[in-house]
Amino acid sequence: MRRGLARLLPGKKIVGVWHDWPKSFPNSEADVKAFLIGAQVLGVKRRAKVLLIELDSKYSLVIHLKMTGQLVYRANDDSERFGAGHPSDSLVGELPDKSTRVIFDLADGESAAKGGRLFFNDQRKFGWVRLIPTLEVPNIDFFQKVGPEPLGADFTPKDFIGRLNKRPKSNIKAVLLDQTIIAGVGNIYADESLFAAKIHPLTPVSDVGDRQKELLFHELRRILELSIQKGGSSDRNYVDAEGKKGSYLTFAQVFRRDGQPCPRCAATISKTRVAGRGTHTCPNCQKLTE
DNA sequence: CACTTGACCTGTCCGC
DNA sequence: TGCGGACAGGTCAAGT
Repeated sequence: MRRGLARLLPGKKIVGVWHDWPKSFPNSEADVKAFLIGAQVLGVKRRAKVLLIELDSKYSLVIHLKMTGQLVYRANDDSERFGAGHPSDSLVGELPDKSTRVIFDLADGESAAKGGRLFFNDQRKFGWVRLIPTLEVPNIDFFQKVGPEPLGADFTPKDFIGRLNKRPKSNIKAVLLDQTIIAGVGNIYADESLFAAKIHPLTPVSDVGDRQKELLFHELRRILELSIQKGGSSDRNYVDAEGKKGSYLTFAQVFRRDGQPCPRCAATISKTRVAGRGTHTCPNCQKLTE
């Protein structure tokens, strides 16, 4: 998502905004007028699952898509539309639709006619867009507590093991999902990485050996890299900035494959509930008692 | 404290 | 076909 937006947005100027649901965009109209309208996009960053669109007004648009959020750009001139609208790779048709919560009107820095609109769609209304002074972004509660980036160049197996070990009695899946331990791992990548490392999701962290934790570190990073390469995981709602689905789930080994044979041993993949989340495992490859 | 559950929302699917 | 309930990629607050 960040990469797509980073190709489309820098240099564009925000000339208007529409929003209906207050929780989707809680800022006041005064802030919008002072720090959003007329501002130009400098760049698009990401930390954990949060997107940051940096503006030249010293403010940033801070965005969390949660479960069903989408951020889709549509150029006013159809020639800039990159194939959005193809039924095979697009989940979104005409916009706005009934899930649209916020619309940003954008003008191109060079020629105003070449602008477009950025749609924030969110069926379940859990996600949000907030306008925050760029210098204060690192101080918001979430960023104060969130753990390191699993793909960070300076993130080592030793760091990973040390952070997991802060919750020795919890089950390993709950700890992987805890954003204060490691940033950015959600339900899909937790299940996939535990399967790859042959660890049962209910295993207490203290019962997982260091060798297995190190294997989990490498498998998690491999899976995240693969998913980025495949454009992410479109289970139901996720699309990229051009409205296209990601294809990672066609490579997933266990997620949403309950009832199907395990690709490693052909045992039937099962689905249970761990840490309050649907959890997919191979009962043969992932044994609880080591 | 650490850990679990409920809440936030809408839409879809499944069983009766 | 209608209806109730469970469930869905995430995070917080409130409960135990």
